[in-house]
Amino acid sequence: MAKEIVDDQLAQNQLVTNHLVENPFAARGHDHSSCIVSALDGAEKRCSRRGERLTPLRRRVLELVWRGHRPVGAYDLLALLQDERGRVAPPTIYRALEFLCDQGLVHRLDSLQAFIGCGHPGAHDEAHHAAHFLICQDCGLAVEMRDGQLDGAILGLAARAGFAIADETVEISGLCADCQV
Amino acid sequence: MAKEIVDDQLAQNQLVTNHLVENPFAARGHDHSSCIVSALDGAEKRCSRRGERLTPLRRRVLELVWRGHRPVGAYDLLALLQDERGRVAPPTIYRALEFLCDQGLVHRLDSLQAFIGCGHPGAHDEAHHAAHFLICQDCGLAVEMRDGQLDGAILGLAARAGFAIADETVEISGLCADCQV
DNA sequence: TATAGATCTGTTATAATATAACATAATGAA
DNA sequence: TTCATTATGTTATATTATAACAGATCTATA
Ligand SMILES: [Zn+2]
Ligand SMILES: [Zn+2]
Ligand SMILES: [Zn+2]
Ligand SMILES: [Zn+2]
Repeated sequence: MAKEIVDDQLAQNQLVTNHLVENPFAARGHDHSSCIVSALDGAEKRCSRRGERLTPLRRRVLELVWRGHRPVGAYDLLALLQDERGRVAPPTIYRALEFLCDQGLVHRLDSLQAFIGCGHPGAHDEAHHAAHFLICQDCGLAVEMRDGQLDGAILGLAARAGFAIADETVEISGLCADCQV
Repeated sequence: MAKEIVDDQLAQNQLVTNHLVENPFAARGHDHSSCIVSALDGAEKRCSRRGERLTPLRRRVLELVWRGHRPVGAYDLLALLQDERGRVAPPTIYRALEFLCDQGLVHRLDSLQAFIGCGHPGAHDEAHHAAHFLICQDCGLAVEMRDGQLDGAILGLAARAGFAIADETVEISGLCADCQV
């Protein structure tokens, strides 16, 4: 990836889904700027409530992550940041991403080695709502799911194995409804 | 990682679990050599049935992957192969791993960027049994689960979203029963 | 407000994982 | 055997991520 994907991200904002909707694949053409605003707004509140500092750099990286509902690579973000600030080194972006992930504002998609804004921070604070994704291999959209049956199945099998869950990576890739022949 | 983990792998074979057992975390102290034998044996059969060539290199890489029930990094495998063959370059190991993954004999754990032998090749040929793992962050054992409820939950949520599944990454990390205080 | 400790950011270098591209060798079918 | 295909060797490089340390900024409290 690199420049093409960055450019692609530029174009996606208005064709994309709303994170407030249960199935974003079904909600194209939404006003994505409201997604960004509410994500940044929520992030401010969440950080201040937790006594953490959403510095201008971190805020800007979060904003860049939220340019669309597609996962973004760390080096794509780096390129975007370099466009506005000149030389920026990898640790700058990785530290910001680490902070944002720690705060539950961003998730890393291990299957793509890429990052995406959390569709519902705060939900992860509750009993057991880990981040579970559907990822379209054609249009690239990634949707964070909340599914009680899935949560229950995972809790159940862990319980039967006596296993204490710390982290969950659940990433289902395939074709979204719109991208199937 | 690197040398330490390679050495660690050397020691693990006799403390490890049997992939024929439903919950391998509960079956330590098994005779791991039988795991290796049956994995290689099954691989030969599977490849010949599919008209694929399990060459000496591929077979040896599979054997190295099966040294234990812990995920192994590509560069750890490379080091092991170099010990026996002198200079070996990364593409050698990556090509063998790609073949083994394509044949369903090995899985890549995205959350660890590491590889592990498939506990039940053939099961993935059936209707819908993707590879789902429990991974202990303390002892490092990774266990491939088969859970109908989990399969069902994933199929159900995909169906409701009209999503056509191509790949599943399901890796649950935490502490196995033996490693909890 | 001054100052010290803590946290954040900048900077350089490098580690760890993975692939592209092309040359040579082994295999298998005709 | 001969040719086409597949597998392996080899060199170089891409991609993702972190270590280590210096300098700047913020915060608390004297
Ligand atoms: Zn989330
Ligand atoms: Zn799609
Ligand atoms: Zn498997
Ligand atoms: Zn354990």
